[in-house]
Amino acid sequence: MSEPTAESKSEPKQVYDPATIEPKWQRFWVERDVFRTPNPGDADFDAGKPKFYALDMFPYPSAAGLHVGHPEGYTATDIVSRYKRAKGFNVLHPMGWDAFGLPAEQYAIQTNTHPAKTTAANVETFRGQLQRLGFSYDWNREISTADPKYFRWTQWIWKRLYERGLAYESNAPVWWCEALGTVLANDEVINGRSERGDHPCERRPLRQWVLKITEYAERLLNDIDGLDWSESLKTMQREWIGKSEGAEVDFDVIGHADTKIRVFTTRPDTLFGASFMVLAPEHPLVDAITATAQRGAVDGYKKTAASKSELERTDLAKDKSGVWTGAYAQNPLYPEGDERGRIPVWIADYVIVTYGTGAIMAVPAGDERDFEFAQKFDLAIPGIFAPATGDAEADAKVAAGQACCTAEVPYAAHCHTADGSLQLAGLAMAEAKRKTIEWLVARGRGEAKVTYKMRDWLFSRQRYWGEPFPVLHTQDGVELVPDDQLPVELPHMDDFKPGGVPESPLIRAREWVETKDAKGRPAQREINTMPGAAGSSWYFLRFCDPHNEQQFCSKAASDYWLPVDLYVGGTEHAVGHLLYSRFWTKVLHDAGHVGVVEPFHKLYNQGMIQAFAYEDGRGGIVPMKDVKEIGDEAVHATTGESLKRIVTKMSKRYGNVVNPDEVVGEYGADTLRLYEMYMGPLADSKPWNPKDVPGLYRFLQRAWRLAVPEHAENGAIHAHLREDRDGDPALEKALHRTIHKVDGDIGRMAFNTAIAAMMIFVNDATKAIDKLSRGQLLRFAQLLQPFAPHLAEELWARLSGEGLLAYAAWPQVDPAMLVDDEVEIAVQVLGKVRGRVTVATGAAKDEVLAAARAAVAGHLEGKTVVKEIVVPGKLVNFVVR
RNA sequence: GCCGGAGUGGCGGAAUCGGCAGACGCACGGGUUUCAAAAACCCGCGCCGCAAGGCGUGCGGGUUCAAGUCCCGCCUCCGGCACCA
Repeated sequence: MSEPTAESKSEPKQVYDPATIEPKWQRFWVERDVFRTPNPGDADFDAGKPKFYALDMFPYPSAAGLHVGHPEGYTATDIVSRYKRAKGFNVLHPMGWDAFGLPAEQYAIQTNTHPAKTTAANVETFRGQLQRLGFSYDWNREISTADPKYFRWTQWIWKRLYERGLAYESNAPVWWCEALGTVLANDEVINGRSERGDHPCERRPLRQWVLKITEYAERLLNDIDGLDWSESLKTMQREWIGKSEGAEVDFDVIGHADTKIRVFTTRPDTLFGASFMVLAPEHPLVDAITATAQRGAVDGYKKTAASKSELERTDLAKDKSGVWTGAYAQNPLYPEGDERGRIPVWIADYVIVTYGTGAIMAVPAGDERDFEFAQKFDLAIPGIFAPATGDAEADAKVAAGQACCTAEVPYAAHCHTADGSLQLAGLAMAEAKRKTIEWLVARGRGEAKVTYKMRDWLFSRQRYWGEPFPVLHTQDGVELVPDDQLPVELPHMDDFKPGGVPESPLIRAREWVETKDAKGRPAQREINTMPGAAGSSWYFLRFCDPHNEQQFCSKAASDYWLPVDLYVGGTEHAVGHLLYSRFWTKVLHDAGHVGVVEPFHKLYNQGMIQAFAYEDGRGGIVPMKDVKEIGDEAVHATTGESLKRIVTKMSKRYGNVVNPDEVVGEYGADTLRLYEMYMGPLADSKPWNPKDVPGLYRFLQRAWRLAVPEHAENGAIHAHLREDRDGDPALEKALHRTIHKVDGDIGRMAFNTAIAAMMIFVNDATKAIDKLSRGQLLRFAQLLQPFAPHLAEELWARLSGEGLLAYAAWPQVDPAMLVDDEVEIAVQVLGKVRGRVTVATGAAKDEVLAAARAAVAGHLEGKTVVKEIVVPGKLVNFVVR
């Protein structure tokens, strides 16, 4: 680099220079604790203000540092936080670290660096990066889930779950990889092979901790209705919970006295059409009922099913498979000896052992899957419906059992029991279901039943870097570590390598594992650790009272701050994290520790920031280092082949990852914040376009020059801004309009259009710069503050605004300033704009029409006006003949 | 397959309740300034057409004085779920 020239040396101060402004204010905000938020009970707490809790999904502090996706949501909540502060709210806007997790442990295995050490270093990086973006977090409330002062309470909450019967041990299958000698998480296994190294993996049962989230299924489902979340997200949660209402029905197995098979069905009304039964291959009764002649086939099928991964078994368009057990079951609706009631029992892998009772009654006439199965294996398909849709051919097919019908149609006349105690013909579906269940209940053959797809939450991992369970195993069973001995900390270990057994590496920390219980008896510590979602299931509570050493969070603090008023994050947590957090909140509520039953009132999902990539003729993506961009065209740097631009995920492989630090280095944090908000609606996915970034920088420069002339000495502001005087009335109007627009846009999270409105104001003000007053510019700085806080605070200071802009009140809108004296009205003839007229606001209809007629006289000539439509203040439409 | 969401200039997007399609930004073109360049500023910029005018919000229909917006039928893309009885 050459020495700076004399010219560039004397340049500085007067040009907008984020590199000096931004660090200055960042230091100021941190050193003076500008964004510290007092809690109820603190000396400087103002109980007169309403509260607002704006929360980001806290990040996992990865070694890669922040990517441009993080600041998108963070900027949105920061804008709302700064806005709400200016509007007179007590704002809780915290940040912390989801610090337990696999990558740190992997890194530890590779480099022998303790996860605590790498995590601490990554946190430093993340905090620094976030502070360089000017977010108004209250850093006094910073928390880390891996901090013993934090996970002490994660353990404490877990104990409360245990005490309430919501935590239990179970033998659940885990992915075990022989070649790697370790247990893998679900997402590390692809098609039954390890992601790393592509080694075969198998499911092995292992003792695990499980949380009984299913006990809360109904409440988790019902309370979705009151949440201010997107419909699509609510739908995802509802479908995940997957409630089904129906009945369980008992079938006797013919020739096996005392053996009943219980099935679950949502269509008890189709019981007359049950022509076979299917058990999951793993169903416990399979062995007992299998006939000798079928034993070989059944065992073979079971073996094949067991070796298939869940993915293979539930594979899409795959053919149905199954084998007959040789047994028959008795349909309870038909008398013994009636051929229609004697149905074969099959096993097939399309029935899942963990759902319902793991057994179904197959009604091919009313269920597509059963129909397909019946056709493939040539099983009876008795018709049970008598549809009258008007399509005679289709109706006849359904009646004859040649087609499957899942819609609500009339039942066939023969759908009745021999003694007439149950008759379905003429009933609506709901009624038929009810009557059938009644009939079954009266005879002890079944009952109404509600089933959920959601399963209990597998709550342990065979890993080192997670929260230890506060649990001891003694000869008498499980014993909890007393509250006053929490936290149970991790032992120090130097070697995290998997030990070749399907257990956590903690098993090798002998001195830690072998301990004594409260009575001095030998005990072993639990070696499973908690999953990543443990700490994140309650962090929003800890933020309310982060330093409390007596409680996880005082009731007073959570009563004041909860629920979270605005929660912003990605859709990837649509079911996992959000469901777990709702579950823990409800449990803590039931235990009397938290007032609310739902933690997150309004939730907003930001879209993904994508990137451009270039595709060659064969549809392969060419890494950016091999792409040469010439104007609008792009070619392969070596072959010269012309390439097609596409939008895709940012990926290291494609070399199209944008590093926020580089953007900050070149244009400053305010430009980055503005650009990310200006790209498009927050909820949409949209591509990062480096060419667009300077546009936002230019906007900030223009805003800067409203105060500081381009060639000023020592950055002195315009002379006419040094004193107070009345601002230009036209600019005053424009300003009020802008405030009004920004107000509304922040309210609906439409930050892109709010910025557009401010751009319009800056353009207007630039054109009339000599008429701009100090008061007007101060108010504009307030408007800009949530979006570009550094520049706004600097402008405020240079214009000698009172106190700190961060504490200043939001500017007022005078409704009178939003109305004009005159409006321009479009004049249409037959719906096409043919002219325009300017009339006084609120002008009489006749007056408007007269002016409009005159404006389009040429188009009306020789025509008859048959209708006149006047939309006040907007348009006039003449319908002519 | 099922359930969501979306499709608007060369690009990102705007149009909040059925009322002037294309705000704002980028790119591009022209100009001012400059020895020159950058920066900055001004003007232009949906498509066809010299113009008058016509066409235009994925495609095809419909409702309406008026449709990007509402209704019916398709197509494409993105996200989620996926044999859940």
